[in-house]
Amino acid sequence: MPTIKDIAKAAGVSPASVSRVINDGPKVGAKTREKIKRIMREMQYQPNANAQAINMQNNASIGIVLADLTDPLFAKMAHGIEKVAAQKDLQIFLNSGAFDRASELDAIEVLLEHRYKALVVHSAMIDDKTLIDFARKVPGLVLLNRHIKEIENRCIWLDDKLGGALMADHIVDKGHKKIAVIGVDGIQNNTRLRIEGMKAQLAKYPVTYEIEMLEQGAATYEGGEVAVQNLLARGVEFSAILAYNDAIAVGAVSMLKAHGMTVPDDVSVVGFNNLILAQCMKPKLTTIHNPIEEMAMKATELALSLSKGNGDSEPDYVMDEHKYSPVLVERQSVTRLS
Amino acid sequence: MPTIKDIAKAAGVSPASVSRVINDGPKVGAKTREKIKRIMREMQYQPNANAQAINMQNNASIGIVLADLTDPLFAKMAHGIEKVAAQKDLQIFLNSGAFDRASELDAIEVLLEHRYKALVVHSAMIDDKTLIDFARKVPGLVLLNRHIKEIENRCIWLDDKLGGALMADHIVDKGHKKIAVIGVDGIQNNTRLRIEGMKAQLAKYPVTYEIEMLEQGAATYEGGEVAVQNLLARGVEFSAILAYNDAIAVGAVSMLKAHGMTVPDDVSVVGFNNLILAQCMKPKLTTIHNPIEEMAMKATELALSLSKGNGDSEPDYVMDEHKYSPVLVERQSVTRLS
DNA sequence: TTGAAAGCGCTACCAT
DNA sequence: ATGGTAGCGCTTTCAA
Repeated sequence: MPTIKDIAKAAGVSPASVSRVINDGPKVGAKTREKIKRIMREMQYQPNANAQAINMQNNASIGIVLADLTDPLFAKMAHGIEKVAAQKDLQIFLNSGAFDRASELDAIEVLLEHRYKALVVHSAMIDDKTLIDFARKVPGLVLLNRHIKEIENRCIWLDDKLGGALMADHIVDKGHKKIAVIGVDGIQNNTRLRIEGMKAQLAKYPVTYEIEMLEQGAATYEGGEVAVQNLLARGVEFSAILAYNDAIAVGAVSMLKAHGMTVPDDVSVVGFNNLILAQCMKPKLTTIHNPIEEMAMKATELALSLSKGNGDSEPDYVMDEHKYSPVLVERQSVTRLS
Repeated sequence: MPTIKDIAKAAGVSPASVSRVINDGPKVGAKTREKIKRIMREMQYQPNANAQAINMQNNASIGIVLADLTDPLFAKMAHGIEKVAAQKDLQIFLNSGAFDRASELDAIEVLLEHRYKALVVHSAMIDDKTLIDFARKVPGLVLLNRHIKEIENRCIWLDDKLGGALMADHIVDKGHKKIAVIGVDGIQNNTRLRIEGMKAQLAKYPVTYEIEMLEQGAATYEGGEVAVQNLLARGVEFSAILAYNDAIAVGAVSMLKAHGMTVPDDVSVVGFNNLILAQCMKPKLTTIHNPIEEMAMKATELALSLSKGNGDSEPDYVMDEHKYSPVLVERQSVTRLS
């Protein structure tokens, strides 16, 4: 693998000139430039990005940490990030963290060791404090899909309370009074926030509502099945289910059918995220749209612009640009109760 | 950001000793080692991976190129690669190529410039010749989900002909004679291979079958809808649809319903890949299981072991370990014709 | 066990 | 417009 010196020698010029050509720098004569270019091509020269990085004291690409790639929601994040990277002609380096704390930490560390300056991290398992430390240390680090009060100017997150309120409002509008919620636990407590939002919203109505909370581990199709199974086993009464995400909702629908109940006639179901799955379902799923792709794009832009600064002064910010709002998408899985 | 020199100075030792500690090398006294470690911690030392890489002449992590992250099938690849990386305690760097030739090429180049030695690339848009050149130049490069004859010992692929045969066999077993195929075009021609497989299989039966091929761009839910729309508009007769993937199959089912036909009573549908989607569907989708995750794991191991060698001699290989077989998964979307 | 010093491939400053 | 060269942060002989 030829180095800059080899090229220089072969072209009869100095390494400095070759470097200039590589970086499209000025101060190189036209013929010299052409000659060097030709030789580089002939010798299949490939710059060593590591050597470049060590000199430039930084790494221009964008570093990304994603908690899990197999979740389509997260895949959407990756896509959003890619979009702005492509448009700015930057590369992204993605390090995924298999959904456990240690590997998420590892992923961040490795990116830092490679001196990536702009970092978009979607962490599901790392605690607030650790992330705050990271954020303070690394000016170009932005947290995606997470809200930490102390560094909220470095976060891009979804308004989960509003999401909960939206769900509650819709279901109450339709005349439901007995509501079951399928959530998931996790460090982020999205579920708790959504339930807060629901309760706050419900409190505005004159009637009393029963919210039956069912914690449940997996945010998956199977998780939805199990949750409904449990609800039924416990003899809980409900006419509507508010699910943590679309996959759970679909699993719930399936298990309800298995028990001879149809959706929405016997039970109404609302999902969350509005993934493609929600549209494919029968019945089409009423759900809450999650603008995660926009959020990812915003986070990337933020990380990029923050990484340019020196990190001395935290930038001003308007919360509205950091907190994104979910939107209700009404389809066919909720019925009106007479 | 402290360097190795800063640590050395603070600890009153030479940079060499610090380096030894960093790399868990021998020849360092116990107390010296402890002291250096303490200082590193105190000063929050973080090794510069770029500097390390430039010395070691290589990059230990695994480089990955994926054509598209938003397709769940590809997300599964990423997951498989991750699994073996984690188990070997290696990092992965993923560069995704937005499904166009230029950015796929770019992704590979960048990884090479960073001197990654083990490369798993899933390219959908780059031509054979270019990939062959890459493979010859980079000993640790492995092609995932692609078969190029000239370098098949460097490829991990699915037996598409067998996939087609499986589909055909099943549908014929069930008494169908008029078959519509929804494919997608692309550089890889999976579709063509599958159709070859179908025809070869069909030829073994005494009856004549009609295969109606419908090319179609998008391998998505919407693509499936459009394809069925077109089939119907063209007045094609069919009792079964063989789809390129599960998403298309689901879209097809939806559009059939929209035209008042039910699956499987009026039309049978077979998908491909066996993603979670196939199980969530009503009716549950009969499909072809694609062992992509195993394939990804295998590809990663191969890349890793190849990158260890000097590249002088192409390793022996047994084709069976490179060509993976799809498997029919019978569910509820195919009916028996009387 | 430790340290001095020569690179790794490249950039950028200072001369020419 | 060009070349010489001193680093960038680290690893790795080779001596001590």
